[in-house]
Amino acid sequence: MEHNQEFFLKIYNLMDERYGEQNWWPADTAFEVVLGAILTQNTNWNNVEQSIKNLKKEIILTPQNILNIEDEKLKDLIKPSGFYNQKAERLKIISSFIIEKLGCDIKNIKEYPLITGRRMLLNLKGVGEETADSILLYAADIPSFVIDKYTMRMFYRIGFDIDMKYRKYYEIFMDNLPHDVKLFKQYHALIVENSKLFCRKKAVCKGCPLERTCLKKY
DNA sequence: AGCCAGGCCTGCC
DNA sequence: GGCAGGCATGGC
Repeated sequence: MEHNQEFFLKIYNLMDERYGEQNWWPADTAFEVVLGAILTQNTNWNNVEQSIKNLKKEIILTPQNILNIEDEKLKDLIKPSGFYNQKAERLKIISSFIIEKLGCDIKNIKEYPLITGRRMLLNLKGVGEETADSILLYAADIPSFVIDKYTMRMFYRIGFDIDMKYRKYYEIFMDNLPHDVKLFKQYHALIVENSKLFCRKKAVCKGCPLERTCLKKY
């Protein structure tokens, strides 16, 4: 299907006017964004909040403090967000990465070109494309567009091919939008907001700002 | 009561 | 390189 910058900005404006400023990502620090990005993998944000609250009650959220927690203790604290065995390991892996390669601050990943920083994150066990892009965008303020299941479902309904994968979506969004951090943050947040209301699997699109084009089943 | 949630890894092919 | 199966809790 035909797509250009005007197309993507039009959809952005429709949602932006309807839903307003979303102020993503909800977190006090950049490192808290990193933790949330791991914890929210295939998990409701509500559960993540519970885990973060548990962690905050126990420690100040720094990479070193995460590393210092006993494994079993860490698993226990993040239990509400599920998959706690693998997520505990992933939190430790990315924490030591931040300490060893980034001088304890995820924002220092800015010193690398986007492609390089992105690859460094992707090389970590437990960090896939969406998690990497979420961290780059929302923790480090680097314009790397975040794709997720909602994005693909919504734009499939608008007319994109069913077999398009993350990488293809990523390329299209990166190629057809100005690389602006604020725009990228708000765009992804708006997609999630709209999808929660209108584009769940079995939902009908009536009332969706994209109603006229969003007619397909997923 | 099942389905879903802001995915990713492994082990096959 | 693509895909099924596993990972686990909590909300509706």
